[in-house]
Formats: sequence, structure tokens, C-alpha cells
Amino acid sequence: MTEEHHGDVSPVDGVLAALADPTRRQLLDLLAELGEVTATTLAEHLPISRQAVVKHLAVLDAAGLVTGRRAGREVLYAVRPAALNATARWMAALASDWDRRLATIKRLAEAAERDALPPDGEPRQS
Amino acid sequence: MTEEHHGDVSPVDGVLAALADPTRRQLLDLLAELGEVTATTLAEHLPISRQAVVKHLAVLDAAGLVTGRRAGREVLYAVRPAALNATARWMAALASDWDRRLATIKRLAEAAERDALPPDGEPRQS
DNA sequence: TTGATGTGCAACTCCACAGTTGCACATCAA
DNA sequence: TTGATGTGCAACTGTGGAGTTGCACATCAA
Repeated sequence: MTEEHHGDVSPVDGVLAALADPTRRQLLDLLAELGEVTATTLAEHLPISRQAVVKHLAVLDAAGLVTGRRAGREVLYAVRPAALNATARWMAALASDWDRRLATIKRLAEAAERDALPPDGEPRQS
Repeated sequence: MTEEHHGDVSPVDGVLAALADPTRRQLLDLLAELGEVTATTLAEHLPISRQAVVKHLAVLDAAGLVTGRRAGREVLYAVRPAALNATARWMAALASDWDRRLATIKRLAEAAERDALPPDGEPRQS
């Protein structure tokens, strides 16, 4: 049990890396809209080749954001919300942590400022 | 008024691109822990040069995740939760949208399967 | 004023990754 | 079987970005 706060080996980093690419986000939007489609179909909706789409889908699959299922000679991909949900929660918790820390700092700063002033509240000359 | 669903020009993409880098996430953790510190101080806690830290801070600043404030000859950086919160909400909404769509698809699929079966529910032989 | 410390700017290297093309292999329909 | 369509693998190119070093400029303490 080391004292590290936010572990970096979580599935979160994979999701963040995957979502960093605009083309991959576009791909996810297409998948959510079209339902279950092949890489070839997806490539027809984008200005890139099928192979590029396949590589992106591999990254998204490794991140747990999509799933590929074989149907005859084609592979149908679909969106997978679980990993996205987990990352959203991770982010909200991190933001909440920052808020907590900042509130504490602000409170301490105000207390120190009060202490620095003389008891009668006279401001010191510069 | 195009029919695009999830706009990509939001502050979200900047945040995602910023969070994609592990070093940048480490930097944010350090900032949240140390409060207000300079790039030089941050560099002492990391295996990279001060200039690398400065560049990362510029990216984080552009994404709205950090703020730099001048104090004499040094610049103090601090964490900023607003953009992170916004992105967390964006992600949660997206995940919820996916859940909704998948539920609809599943419902339709089950209805279609019911229609394909004979009225008396007899399973067809393989 | 001098030395020390800290920031800002610029040029450079290096590599991971997005995207491409070409071809071999598998599957469906005729 | 043949042709058409679709996937899988491999090699290659180009570029953005992470990181470095060197130096000029600003600020603080003596």
C-alpha cells in the first residue's frame, strides 16, 4: 500500500487515450447512431480508408469502448457504455477532489490573513 | 442547423487531448497535492526537464485545467476543476445516450424474434 | 553592482501513431 | 467453379508532439 492517490493503471488511461483522437470519437458517434455495423460500412461514412477504421476500432476495443462480433464473413461492431461510464465517474471524483483541496486552501489562506492583521484591524502601511 | 448530434468544437476535446498524456495527468495530481507551485518546483518532482513541464502546463492551460498567476519573478500554477467537471458531465451524458440506444435496439430485436416464432411458441428443429 | 535564481524563446532530435497501399485468404451468391 | 465482396496481415510514409539543450532576459538578495 503505497501512498499513491490516483492509480494510473486503471482502465481509465486506455479510455482517455482512445477518446483523445477526433476520428475515434466520430467513429463512436457513428456506431451509436448506426447500431451494429462493419468496418467497411463505417469507412464509407468517413474520409479515411477501411484499414484506418480497423486500426481505430482495435484501439477502441482494447479500451473496452466497442465490441466486435463475427457474423459470417463480416464483423459487426457495436458500442459499449461500461468503460465510458467508469471513466466519467473517475473524472467526476477527481474534480470533486480538486474542489475539496481548493476549498481547504482558500480557508487556510483566509485564516492566515486574519492572523496577520493586528487585533484592532488596522491595515499595515506599505 | 445541421443534424450533427455531438458537436466536436466544445471545450471537451481540448480537455480529452490534455488528459490523454500520462505525464500531464501526473502533473495535475502533483498540482492538486502541492497547491500553488512553479514549473521549476514541478520539474523537481518529475524525471523531465523544466521546459517539458512548461509545455505541458501550456497545454493544460489552453484546456482550462490549470491557471498560471505571476508572483514577482516566478509563475505559480494551480488546478482548475471547472473544465474537468464539464467534461465529466459530457461523458456521462454520452454514456447515457449509448445506454438508451442499446436498450432500444435490444427491445426491437426481441420483438422481431417474437414475431418470427410461430404463435404456439414451438421451437423450430435444427 | 554583482551573483544567483527563475522564466521565456528557439532550434533540434526522436518516435509513436494516423493513414496509405498491396496482396493473400475467407465467405457468399450465381 | 467462378466472380464478387469482405476481412486480415504487412510494409511503408509523413507528421505532430514529447523532450532536450542553449542562451537571453528579468527579478531578488548581498
